[in-house]
Amino acid sequence: MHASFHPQASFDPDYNPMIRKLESIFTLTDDERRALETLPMQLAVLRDHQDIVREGDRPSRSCLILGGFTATYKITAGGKRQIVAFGIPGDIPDLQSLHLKVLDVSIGTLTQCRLGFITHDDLRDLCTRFPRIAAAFWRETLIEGAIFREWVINIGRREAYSRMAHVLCEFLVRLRAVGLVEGHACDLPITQVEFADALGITPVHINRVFQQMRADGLIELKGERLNIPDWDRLKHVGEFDSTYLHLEIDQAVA
Amino acid sequence: MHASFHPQASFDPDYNPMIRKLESIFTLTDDERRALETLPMQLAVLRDHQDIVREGDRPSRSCLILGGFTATYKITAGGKRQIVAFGIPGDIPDLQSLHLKVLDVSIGTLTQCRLGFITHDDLRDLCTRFPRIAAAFWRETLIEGAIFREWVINIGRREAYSRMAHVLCEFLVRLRAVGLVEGHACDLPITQVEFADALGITPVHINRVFQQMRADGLIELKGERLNIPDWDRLKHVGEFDSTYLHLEIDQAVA
DNA sequence: CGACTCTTTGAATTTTGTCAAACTGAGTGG
DNA sequence: CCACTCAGTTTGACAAAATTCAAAGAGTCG
Repeated sequence: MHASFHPQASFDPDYNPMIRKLESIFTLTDDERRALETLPMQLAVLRDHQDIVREGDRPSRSCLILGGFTATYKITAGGKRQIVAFGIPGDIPDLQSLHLKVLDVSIGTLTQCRLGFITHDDLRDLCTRFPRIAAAFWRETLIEGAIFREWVINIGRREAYSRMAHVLCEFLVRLRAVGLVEGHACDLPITQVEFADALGITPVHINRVFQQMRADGLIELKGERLNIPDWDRLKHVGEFDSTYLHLEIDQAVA
Repeated sequence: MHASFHPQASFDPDYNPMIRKLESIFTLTDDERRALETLPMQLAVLRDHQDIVREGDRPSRSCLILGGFTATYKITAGGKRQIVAFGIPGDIPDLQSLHLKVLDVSIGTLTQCRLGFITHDDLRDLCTRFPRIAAAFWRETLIEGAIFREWVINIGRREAYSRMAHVLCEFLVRLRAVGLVEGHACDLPITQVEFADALGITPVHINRVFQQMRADGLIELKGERLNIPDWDRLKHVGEFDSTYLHLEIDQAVA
């Protein structure tokens, strides 16, 4: 079972995408499940474009994204912003701070977000008691690393057009894994300026690329709604191969 | 064999940079030390420019770099190569394969390398018995991730000149942490073509950048020997701040 | 209707890429 | 010891991709 449309998932306050994600990797024991369900979590809702944590912070907790999208970014000395990762529901974008005291990036919301803050003490305790969960968390950060590598390749070696195609493919596949894609369409609440900051290009150029992709029938983008009429062609243009996302379930469309 | 201010370190067959690295983070207990010292490790020496593992492999062991330098890379569909990381002594460039079955990158030697292969079974056993070592390994992979993020920023948002300055700074600081820098000089057994593949630029352009940097007195580069006459200026040009490397010891020169 | 953010457009400029050839220095073998 | 090779570096002229600057349009919200 994969990737179906679960609108309720986004609204049910008890729905925990972290548990769902772990279950997709291995079957939880009753003890593990109970520990996860009772894991103390401080809920918060943030407006769009708010910082969650900032470079230089020494956080004592990490945040699980329950709903909404985040961006992990850094501002260069020259004042330019580079987004290095997008966070989607189920992600813990600052899990790294569990082992690295000082945060080397900032994380902010792109849309309104429902977040669950979990203290490092509780996370450490969980990892000590349940090594399989610890391994799964470690694995998550390794996949995050694989995505960073792919971004280096994307930005370093592909021109703007296929670079954009590649992130769109990645975004769609990741969203599908958490059930946020309907058919070949999904919400895309990311502005052209934000894409520019993520792809290392100029907003002006992003716009030109989008124009071209629309003209080529590669994407249908209106407002915050994205539709992919020809997935195989988009994959081909973006040279996209989902292996690096290390999804357990082989998605028919990935 | 070059590349070392501590010749004994490179030649002593018992010298293990992994133990040294762990000791720089916390004091090992006798049990931990013994386990590390007796960790079965298959030694190998590889010529320069040999693949150690390839994309798509499903390795059952990881390799510790005892001496020499490696490059982690991927070839795009268009046949271009992007290097996403340099491996230096003390690194385990494919530690990720402990938790991610299929390798999503290739790793090859840049120079002749002395490698120590450790089976995943032995590593898993070590991690289970010594949670602090497991945490330290996890931490290493998180720092690796931080370096990837920095590369995204470097390639995405800096022009060739400061981009090069930045990698040189990073390389020097990392080398210094393992005792491979003398004063402000180190071996730099990386060709211009390889730098091009790492920085996402053309070899021709790398050359122009080097020319300019030499003319500006920013670097002294002759053969495989690099000297930095003015560290502060190089750092400034590369907008380099070593925080993301998460070194425990604050290096005077970092 | 402003006020606002986000998108779109055009023209001139800069950075970087491409291609092709020459140069350099360290081996190698006659 | 001198060609010869070979990998790596350097150069120049030209082309392409992307940036910059500046301004105009579109959509939404109070």
